[in-house]
Amino acid sequence: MQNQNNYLDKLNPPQREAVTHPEGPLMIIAGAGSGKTRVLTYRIAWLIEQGVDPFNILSLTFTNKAAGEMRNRIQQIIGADAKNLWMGTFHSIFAKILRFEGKRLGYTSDFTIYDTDDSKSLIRSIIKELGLDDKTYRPNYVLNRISNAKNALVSWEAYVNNPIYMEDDKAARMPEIGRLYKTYQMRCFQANAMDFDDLLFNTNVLFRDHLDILNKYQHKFKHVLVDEFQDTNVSQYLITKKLSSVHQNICVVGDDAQSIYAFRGANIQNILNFKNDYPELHVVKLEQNYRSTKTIVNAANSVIARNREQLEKNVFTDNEEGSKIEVIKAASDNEEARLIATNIFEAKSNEGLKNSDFSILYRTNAQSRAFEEALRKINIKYRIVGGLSFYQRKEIKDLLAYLRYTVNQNDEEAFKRIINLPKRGIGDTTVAKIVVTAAENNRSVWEVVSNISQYVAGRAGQAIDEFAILIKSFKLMIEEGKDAHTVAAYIAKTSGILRELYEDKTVEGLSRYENVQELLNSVKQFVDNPENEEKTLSAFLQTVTLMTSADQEDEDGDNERVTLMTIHGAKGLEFKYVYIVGLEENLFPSQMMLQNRTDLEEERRLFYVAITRAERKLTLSYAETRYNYGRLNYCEPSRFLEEIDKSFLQLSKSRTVSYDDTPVRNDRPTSTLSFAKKESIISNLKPVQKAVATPQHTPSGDFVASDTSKLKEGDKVEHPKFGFGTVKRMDINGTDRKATIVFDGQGEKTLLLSFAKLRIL
DNA sequence: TCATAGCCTTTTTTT
DNA sequence: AAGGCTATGA
Repeated sequence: MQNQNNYLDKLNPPQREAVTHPEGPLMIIAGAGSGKTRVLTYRIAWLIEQGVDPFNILSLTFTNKAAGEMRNRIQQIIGADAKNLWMGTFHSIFAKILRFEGKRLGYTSDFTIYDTDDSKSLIRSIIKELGLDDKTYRPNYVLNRISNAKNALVSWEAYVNNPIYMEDDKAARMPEIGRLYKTYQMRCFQANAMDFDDLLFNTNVLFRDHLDILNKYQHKFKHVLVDEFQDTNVSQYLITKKLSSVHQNICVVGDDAQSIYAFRGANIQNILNFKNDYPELHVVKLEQNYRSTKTIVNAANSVIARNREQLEKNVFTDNEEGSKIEVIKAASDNEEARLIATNIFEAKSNEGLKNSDFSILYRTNAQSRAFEEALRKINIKYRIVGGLSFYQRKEIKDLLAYLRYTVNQNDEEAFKRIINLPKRGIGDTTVAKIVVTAAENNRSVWEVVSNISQYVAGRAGQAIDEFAILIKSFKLMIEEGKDAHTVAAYIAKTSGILRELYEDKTVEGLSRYENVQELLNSVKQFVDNPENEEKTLSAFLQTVTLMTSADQEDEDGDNERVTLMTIHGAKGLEFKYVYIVGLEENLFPSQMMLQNRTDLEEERRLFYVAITRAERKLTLSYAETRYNYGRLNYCEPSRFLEEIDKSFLQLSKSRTVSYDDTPVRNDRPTSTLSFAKKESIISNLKPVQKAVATPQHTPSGDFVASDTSKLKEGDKVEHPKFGFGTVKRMDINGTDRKATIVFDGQGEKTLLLSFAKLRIL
């Protein structure tokens, strides 16, 4: 026991001040690399040492993995008690509370959590059912609008009664969004399902309308700690505020300069205005960076200095100067990948570094492909964090839908997914009939399905009856108290999913089969894990849906890999060498941001986050041409390269020249373009704003894009598929330019110019 | 009525 | 590159 406070010696004065702040509201402004996680960990350990019961501490983190790691570290200091801490993401903690208390709101404890795909699919069907045009009402947009409303705690009732929202929607020519919101909400409720936003929204409702419950948790949580506070939204903020209002022990940790989730409703004002809500607030600033070289810290500061809204702080470091930031200019996206792969290879052998010392960070998941190929070619092992995750694969979602439906027969999205899978001759028409029958008889869909003989006769009835029997047999297993793995394995086998995949002998089919086995394995692990108290299917499904991309464990435990991920995914991590790639206008900063926002502050913060991941060496790169949705675009270097203080940069000398990744094949007529000629084509490329296509024949004979902005009536063109033709008419429709072209022998076609592969003759 | 092939559109980041 | 939608065939 006499050693217990040793860890405090490792801290600098502000860190120690934060760790040992006794009571009352505390805000820790933690600059990048300032030891934030350490402070948070030690603070919790310190509180426990002061006699606070772990049961009474609520600590909200950004990913479940971060929570797990923190719990481990605390465990090393204070021992096994650490497992009693309430620690997790907002979504997982409050999902847990809603499972206990959801009855008050009319949900059972088995409620389903809809992921984004489920939500989108439901919105899509509602749009159709209400007879609206899904080109006007784009599901993504509608969902976003609803999500923003929920995150701001605006219920559908409040939404439709608010003239401002109504006017906005009318102005946007989507007056029915309120109705969509209402219908969506009712349907989720009927399905006994909550989407991600509902988990927070409903927690707020629970605490607002059921004071006894609020009271219970307010007294339970004597200390509330919130990590990554800059990324909380209004809904999350209010929850923490309410929970801590009795004891007033709220500790928030964050960095306004790293707020990068506004698109998801994160409200930077939470951190900027925190003081207003807590006049007694104690503020500690952690400004010394222990992670990066002076060059990196100063370059990052030079980027963020352009932002207006921020809390005053001065991030500095005592570390060495370090090498300059290398800037690589590549001719194409593939070349960018090759240059960086080579760069990593050389750094590894020259500096004696490991794969895990490197990370490649990009703005969009789609950019990973080129790097995967380039790394594979030179045998460097890598891992990809995020992207199309395991749990988003079709075969996995299919089996999960079976599991979900077995747990909750009101789950509409799961029902739609599995009713005809594997194919059992139940088509849309039959499903529609069931839904109508249910509505007419005032029954739930499941009641109709499970007693189908009373409603539908004949062959269709037969198929549905078999389906119902199947589901009933699954339900029976759950009622008998079988564990999640036993049930899941039985379902995989009996439903026919496994058999169908097994019979598919293609490479794809094989990997799908393995994926399903993999899922069953993870159910097994879940059941075997002594830390999980509940081993039911329902408990398993919950952890799966709320799993964050950072949570997925590295397969085969081989951690000697280069990490590839989006900048968002890199939050909280650090690497000796970091490559920030794709620094092109419209990509980073993203086109969407350029269109929708008047300022680029969030993109700039994202750049800041990326830069500050690097410990020793930072490399920036951009490509002059890039394939996007299968079309070649010419790119302009990102304004971020202009904005960063030039004195920290150094243009890479090692520029190789190659036009395209596709090697020129010798068995074809070789290109007449000399290397010098290619070089001059590349350097004379003009940047264009949008994807504009004009084909030329490349050495490999493919059509590539170039400029159709000058296309006019009467022009002769060539299309890879329709052949030769003449432009009959040009139309401009909003931002789209269309050309009506009469093709020789193919008749008239209207093509959208931003997509067409056209060559002007 | 259902299944399939091919056409058309999409366009960031994530709990 | 992928998923939704439509037209076509069984």
